[in-house]
Formats: sequence, C-alpha cells, structure tokens
Amino acid sequence: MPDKLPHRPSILEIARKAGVSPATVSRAFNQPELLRPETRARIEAVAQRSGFRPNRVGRSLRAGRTRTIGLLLPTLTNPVFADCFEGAEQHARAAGYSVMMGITGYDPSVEAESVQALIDHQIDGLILTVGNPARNATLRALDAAGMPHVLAYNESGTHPFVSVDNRAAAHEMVARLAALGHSRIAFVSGPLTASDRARRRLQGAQACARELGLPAVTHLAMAAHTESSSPSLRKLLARSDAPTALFCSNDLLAASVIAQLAALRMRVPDDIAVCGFDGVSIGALMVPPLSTVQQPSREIGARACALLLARLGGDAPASVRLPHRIVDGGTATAVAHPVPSTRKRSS
Amino acid sequence: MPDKLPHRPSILEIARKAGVSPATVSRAFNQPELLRPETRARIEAVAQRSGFRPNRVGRSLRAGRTRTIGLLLPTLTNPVFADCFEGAEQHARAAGYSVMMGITGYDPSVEAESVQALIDHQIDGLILTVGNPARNATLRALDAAGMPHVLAYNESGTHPFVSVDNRAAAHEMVARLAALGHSRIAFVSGPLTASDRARRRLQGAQACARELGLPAVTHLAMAAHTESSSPSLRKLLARSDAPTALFCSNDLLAASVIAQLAALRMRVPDDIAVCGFDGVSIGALMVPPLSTVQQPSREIGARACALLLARLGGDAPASVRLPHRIVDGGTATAVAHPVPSTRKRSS
DNA sequence: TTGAAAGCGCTAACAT
DNA sequence: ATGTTAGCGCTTTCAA
Repeated sequence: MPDKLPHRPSILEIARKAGVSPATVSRAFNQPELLRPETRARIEAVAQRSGFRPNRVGRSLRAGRTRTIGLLLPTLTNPVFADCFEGAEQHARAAGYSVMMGITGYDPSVEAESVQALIDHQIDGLILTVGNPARNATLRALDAAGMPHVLAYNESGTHPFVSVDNRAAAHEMVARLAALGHSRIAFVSGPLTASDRARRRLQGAQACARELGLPAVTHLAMAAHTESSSPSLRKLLARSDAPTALFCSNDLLAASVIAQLAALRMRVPDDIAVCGFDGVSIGALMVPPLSTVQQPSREIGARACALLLARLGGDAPASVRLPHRIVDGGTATAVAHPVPSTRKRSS
Repeated sequence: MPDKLPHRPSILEIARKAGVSPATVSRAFNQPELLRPETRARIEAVAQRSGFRPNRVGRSLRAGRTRTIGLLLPTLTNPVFADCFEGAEQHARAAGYSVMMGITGYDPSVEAESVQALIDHQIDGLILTVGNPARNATLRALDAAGMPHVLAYNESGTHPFVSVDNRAAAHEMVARLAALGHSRIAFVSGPLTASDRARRRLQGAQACARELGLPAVTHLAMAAHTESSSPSLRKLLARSDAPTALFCSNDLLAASVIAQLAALRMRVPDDIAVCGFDGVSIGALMVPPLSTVQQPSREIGARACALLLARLGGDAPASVRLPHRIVDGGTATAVAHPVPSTRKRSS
C-alpha cells in the first residue's frame, strides 16, 4: 500500500485559517515575542490542529542557509569514527542543526564526489577526516568554494582541526614500553601515505626511542589500515633482532595482530607485548584488555562541531588538541627477561 | 580567517552568459537530449568555467522532493548498526540520494524529535531501527504523515522491513549448542521490552530447547543491551543448575560476558561456552574467535535502501528476511564433562 | 529547439 | 502589532 500523502499545509493555508497574513504566521514561529499573545495563541492552535510544521526547504532557500552540516568520514566500521560521529551528531542536534553524512572508504574519488553532493545540498559547513591534509584535493576544493570546515583527527598547519597530539602520545607510549623494559620496539601501521596520523605517531615513537638511546624503531607497514598481514608479521619476528613489543597505529590493527600472533602460537603479553592507539571501547573487553593510547573520540566529534558552529557564527576559534591518556591494559607488560642491551631470548 | 564566500552563480547568471534562457540551462542539466548539441556545449562550457552547480535546495522546493533519505539508528557504537549504515549509505549514494542521519541512543524522545527534524527537512523517506515496532509512537507518526519508511533489523507484521529470521537463527544456534553436548543453556540479553529482536531470539532458543527435550532456557536480562552485570552473572553461575553455555543476544554483550567470566577466573570455552549474535567483524579477532550467528548487516542496510527507493518509485516490494549463518568460533566447544545433570567442575 | 512566466514555501524589508 | 510584497533558485507548462 503506497501511503497516500496527507496534504501538508503551507504557511499560507495556516494564515487563512487563522485570519492573519503569512508573515504573521512566520513570526509566530520565529519571533513569537513580536506578536500579541492572543494572535500567537490562535495561530498556534490552528497550526497544531492542522499538523503544520515550517518547511525547511522553503526556509533554506529564502535564508540562504540550511542549518545542516556535513560529516565526511572514511568509515564507521572503525569505532573511533563511529564515536566521533555520535559526538558530532549529538552536538549538532542540540544546536538545532541536522547532519548529512558521507562515507569515503578512504577513496579520494568518493571523497570528491560526496563533498560535491554535500555542497550541492547547500550545507552550511562540514566536519571531515582526510588521509593527509597537506596534499588533499578535497580540502583545496573546500577552500576554493569558501565552504567552512573543520578537520577531525587530522593535524594541520593550515586548516582548523580537533585532534590529540599524535606525536606526543606515541612518544609517551614508547616511554611507557621502555619503562617496562622493552627496547626493541616495532611500529605497525597501514600505508603511511594514506594517514598523517600514523606518520605522526611513528615519528613520535622514533623520537622517543632516539632520546632514550634505544635501538631505532622498526616500521612495519601493512597494506590495510586495520588488518595485519601474517607473512610480514612472521618475517619480522624471525629476525635476529626481533622486537619484544609491537606498537600498532590503531586498536583494530592491534586486535588483528594479536589474533595472528595467537595463530603463530605466540602469547600476548608473555611472549611479546602489543599495544594499540585509539582506546576504542571493545579494547577494554579483550582478554587481556588492550594496552593503548586513548583519545576522546566522542569529544573530538563534539568539539569539531562546536568549532564549526563557532566559525559559522563568525568566530574563528583556534584548533584544539585534546588530551590523550595511556591505558595500561594487559597486553603490554614488563619483559620477562629484562636484559636491556644484550640479546637473549629463551622459553 | 573566515572564508570569503565566493559568489555562487545561479542558473540565471549562466543563462545570461550563455545567451540563453534559464529554462534552457535547466534543460542542459536535466534533459540534455532536448537541446541542440551546439547550445548544450556552449552552456556546459560556461557552467564549467563559472563553477556552476545546480542548487539542490531550489530544485527540491520546486520539485517537491529532495532526493534525500533519512537514516535513524539507535547507535553507531555497535558495529552491527555501523555496518548497516554503510550498506545503506553506499546504496543511496549510488542511486543519487543523499543521507541525513539521526542517532537515537534508544531514547524514544530523541527518536521522536529526530524524526520530526527529518520530516521538516522534507526527506523522501527513511530507514530506521526501533525498539519494538508493535507499539512505537514514531512508526505511527510516520504512518500518519504518509512518510515512506523501511525497518532494518526489526521484524513487523504491519511495516516493511529487512532483517534475518531472528527466531529461526536462535533456534539453530541452540541446536548447535545441544549438538556440542550442552543442555543447560542460558540466554543473556538486555531489557526485552526495548528489543523485539532479543525477544524473538529468546523465543527461538526456548522453542528449540523444548523441542529437543532440554531443560528450559534460563533468561538473564541485563540492564543494558551491550553490557553485562557481574553480580547477576555470578549469581547465575552459583546456581546448582548453572548453565554450561551462555547464549548472548548480541556480540558486544558476549564480549562483555567473556571479559567478566575471565575476571571470575572462568575460562571460555573450557569452563563454560559463550556465543553471541550478529557476527560483527571484531568477533573474529577475539582469541578465541567468537562463536555467533552472523547476519549480513551491510546487506541489510543496502536492501533496506533498495526497498525504500522502490517504494518511492511506486513499487511496493515485500519485506525481506536475509539468510543468517552459524559461525563456529572457539568460544563454544563440546562440553568437557558431558554429564547432563551432575555438576562437577575441576582445575 | 528555445523562451516567457508562474510558483514551490518561506521570510525580511518596508509599509501601516 | 500586523500586512504587503518581493524574491531566494529552480523547473515546467505553455507558446512561439
């Protein structure tokens, strides 16, 4: 049964029924204080009875703004983005804004296409996460179009953003691993060119190792962001200077690594330490719980939204780096044989 | 630096520059075959050069439809909904539709408010998941408003939906547990009143146990959908007829249960079997991998979108129940001491 | 094959 | 305190 469209009354119809002009009805909804209480009450009654609601499309066309923001993320499959989304959506809704969504799947052409669709819909601004803000066609297009935007998770010298300090956070995590007695540390990530965050985290890890006089951090790049390849993992572990700790650039990747280590009959943390980055909630449910760097994803979304709305209001508040937190789960514990420099591995 | 808005050319301006009427420019974009190739080319050149793109708000107002659909889900924190979202979004985008999003957090008042906002934006239709479709105010409002909609995950006798057969799926899972030697099975869920799916799954589980002559399935209801309470779990396990298998109504809940069992020093699957429902991808990364009922979440979203678009096109295809699949992970294995009634636990 | 004109629903500027 | 009017950008008859 295709629903029969019940007539949606327009402002004109309400005006007639209430015996006033359309402008007055408009005022009843937008500046009710301008109306005589009596008039307002009458209009409200009629509107209520007829089920009238102002048509946002008409209003948008007239006003030149839609009170809608865009949200463009690589995926929602990674909880880090899902959380960010929820934070942004909630903030937007509370402020009377609606959210139009796009998922890019890390694909630049989808990114371009989706952003264009959002612009065509006349969104007032958008929040997005890109691979690398330094050389991103979409960001240039947004600048060219004068479309206000805020980056989430990305750090940029030229565009407003909300993130954590990825470099400092990774630096701290490596310091933590070192304190646990680890010296041979590998950083596992997806393709660096597709993630400025992973790159910054690697830099932070490397810097810390350098400063502490540890051996250089080995970098292992997987083909995917959140899935590890068993062969390359095996190869790394077969080296004479195999790492005692694997620092993964995100939690899903860490989970994948741990699963594959299990398949290789390596126990975490007894045989090798593993930690992640993000602090997704599922990590706390793992057994043992995942050691990681927690970033406040919901708040990143909420703050990004706040920043965007401020810009829409004419303000231009600065970018924000929110605090992170090292989570000592159970997947990275003290090395069994804390022999800093000498290499000795048994059992 | 608040961006300076670069003038966005309207159809009128393009018309002037191309020396044609606005109607002709409109045709160039909507029915190009009507135009003389020469004219079309000229218009396209001018449009290209000026960066013109048709304003969707103007078009929507005129056309009476927005080519935008709504998507209203309880949360994106549960990957089952995130996957569904991605499936729906991708399908919508491919069909030239945009997606406006709302997250309800399982809160009926947020649900009502969000749906109203979506209706105000003149969405053409929406996809949603509700707690219980049988008595849901939002669904009644949608019917009253003549707003086309399709349920995802919910099963309903009165509204179009896309889901799996929850009852049959749970039935199968219990049969699988029974085949592994389990007879005392408990079903763990969140509040049943807030989830028709959990209720159907429980019914399926109970029916199967009855048919197989097993003891009645114990039902343990937690306060939250995806978080188990340690005390009630402990109490259940202290009973003389404690279950040997826990069937959780979703994967996140199963993960939570497993984590709490670990805290109680119970090993899964050696001491007790646990399985979930959903088949979220993180489950496969758990160690051991989670035994569960997999539902095709992405496809549920995609099909729900297809069904909705068909309805918008005047068709009224029937609801769909997509196939599920029992996943034999490592968290539910054969009972160690297959002594149905006696209780004996060692090591 | 193209143009002229009306109007979708709303609001802001300008009356009164 | 309320009404009149014009027009946001677009498409779609109807006419030429």
